[in-house]
Amino acid sequence: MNSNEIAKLANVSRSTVSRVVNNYSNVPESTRKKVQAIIDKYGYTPSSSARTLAGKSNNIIALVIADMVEPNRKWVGIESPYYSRFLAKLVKEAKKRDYLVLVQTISKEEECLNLAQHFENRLVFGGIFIGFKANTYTLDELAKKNFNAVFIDQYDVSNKEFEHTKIVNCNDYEISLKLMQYLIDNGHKDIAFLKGDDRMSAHKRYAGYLKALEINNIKVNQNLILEGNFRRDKAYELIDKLIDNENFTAIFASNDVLALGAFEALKKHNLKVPDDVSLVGFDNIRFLEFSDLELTTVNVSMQEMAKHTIDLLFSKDERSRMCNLEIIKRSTVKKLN
Amino acid sequence: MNSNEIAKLANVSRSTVSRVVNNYSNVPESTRKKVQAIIDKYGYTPSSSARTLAGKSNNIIALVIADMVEPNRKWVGIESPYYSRFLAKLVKEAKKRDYLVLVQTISKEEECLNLAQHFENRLVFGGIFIGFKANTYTLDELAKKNFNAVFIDQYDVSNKEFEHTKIVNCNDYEISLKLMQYLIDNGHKDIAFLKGDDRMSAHKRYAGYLKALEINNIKVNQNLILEGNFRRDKAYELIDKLIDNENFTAIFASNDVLALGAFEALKKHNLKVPDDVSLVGFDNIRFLEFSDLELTTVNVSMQEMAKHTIDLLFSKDERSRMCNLEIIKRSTVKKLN
DNA sequence: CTGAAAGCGCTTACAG
DNA sequence: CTGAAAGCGCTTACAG
Repeated sequence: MNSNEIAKLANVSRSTVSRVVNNYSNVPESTRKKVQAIIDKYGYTPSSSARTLAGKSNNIIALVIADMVEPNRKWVGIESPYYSRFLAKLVKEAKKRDYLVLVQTISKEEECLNLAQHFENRLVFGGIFIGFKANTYTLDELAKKNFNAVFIDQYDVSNKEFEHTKIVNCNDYEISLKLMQYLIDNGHKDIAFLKGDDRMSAHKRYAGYLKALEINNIKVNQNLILEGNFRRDKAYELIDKLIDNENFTAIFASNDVLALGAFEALKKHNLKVPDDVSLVGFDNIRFLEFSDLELTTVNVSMQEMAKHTIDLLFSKDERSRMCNLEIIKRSTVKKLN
Repeated sequence: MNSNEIAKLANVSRSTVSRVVNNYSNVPESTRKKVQAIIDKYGYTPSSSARTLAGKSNNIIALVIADMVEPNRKWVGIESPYYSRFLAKLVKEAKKRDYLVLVQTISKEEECLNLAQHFENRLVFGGIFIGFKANTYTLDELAKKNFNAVFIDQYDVSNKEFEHTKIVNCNDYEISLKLMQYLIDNGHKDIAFLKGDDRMSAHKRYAGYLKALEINNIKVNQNLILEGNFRRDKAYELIDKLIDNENFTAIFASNDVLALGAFEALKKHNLKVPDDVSLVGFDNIRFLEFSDLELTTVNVSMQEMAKHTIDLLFSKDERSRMCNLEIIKRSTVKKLN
């Protein structure tokens, strides 16, 4: 069943069928109804390749996830509980608009270059980029090309170089500051920090940590700042060592996976959370429920993030959205006297 | 850059360009080289919508995941650690063949019907279906239509009704039998069974349980057979009750999430695994590493499953593939004297 | 081995 | 408000 057949059955031209399908305004209600009835009756859906060829886009959105090979780094790419949850919500939001979601992973920087053709050919209506490190050259090149694309946690809104790209960010800096203040208000001063990697949100979390110390006149102890790199085994190892060499009453982990690694190390030394050491994380990953840890952490609503992303992708004039993070207080922070 | 421009630059017709792009045999090496050089130089990629309209398919594969709303059932659809891992491997395998993967979730049975258009319009080259319950009517209808589709854990190869559909299954029955035999060989007789839901693999796991009892002349105790429905909270509740009412030395959980729920219930009653109760699961989900449980379970290689699936999708004559499951012995089974 | 031409199923100025 | 016609960029019988 194609537009020609529908046209004949409805006694109109293909042009009119097209106008009805595309909801153009210049077709009278009576005609619209007549044509729509036939369309519904025969279950006609226009061929997307024909539409695409004739100037529209496929009803497809691409989600592009960084999946660089990193030695010993697990929980990366689609398998990361973080991105798979985002994908799930994205598919739901896209469905509401009758769009499909295509998933692509990028394991080498050069692969970003192949993506351009899909925009140029209008295979996809738009793209969403997530998980890339700061200053990924090929991605930056793509971002400058002005395709319809949303970049998550990648560029600062104030960055002039990318002022035409669409941006979704979270208030990582502010919430990190707030979480630190919460620890400090509970009497903690010697707070170890497990750093993330070279992603914008990780940098912002670290900046929040430093700022909080500054505001509260706490001297930075470089020995308490650890390069966890979002790796659980690394966090385990670093905290294991730290216990022998430094005094600290709390650990601020840049994400929950790090927090879980730290927790293991504390366990090994028979240190209780929060009785001996307080612990906070970031992300509120869902499988915290499988661990023994009632972790105080920061929640990102993936639902909200997905909605912002899709809204932005379909918007003509909006340029950026901000997701609100939220501290989830559970039971891993102890008040010191 | 389109085929016309390439044709002019290479001094051939568009037909020839097309033949080169599609690797047709009837073009002499010299011509091929000349044309390919121009293609490479200008970075030409044919428009997929044009190709599709002219009779080919888009280089897109759809992964269709059941995501039915089930009260209190978490870890479902894309968010399930099982499916997201499969998706990750699938994307990798598809990439090797220069195909893209589209993800769609089905939350109502009727939605299956909308899928047909994407096959008919050749928006997708093929589809992969996973996670559906047995006897999903709309899915069965789709399966009978002979689109290029692979069904995972959905139809029995011997089922005449679906003899033209492509099928990927696992040897759940055999491995369940083997896992039971392992428990029995370790002296266990009173083995509680946490059932899954109405999916084929769940049925096969249960059948293996029953068969093992029969072979070993162990009388079935209906009180030990529990409707866990793949839900962690349910498993917790059922085992919690069972402890008060029945004697058992081992629990066979139809999947790891159930096993984790059972583990919680045992903990509550101060029962140690495996000292007091042995426990086995199924799936080898990756976040077992975040729990305290060194669970003996069954591993499905998602890599292998993805490879079988893609191979089958591209095959003209093969009809089915079988994935080999493997028991991972860790430390949750105790030998009884 | 190769090109001219028809056709895939839409959309969209254009003319009325 | 509506239709005839051109055009999107390919593929593929067909003819040579």
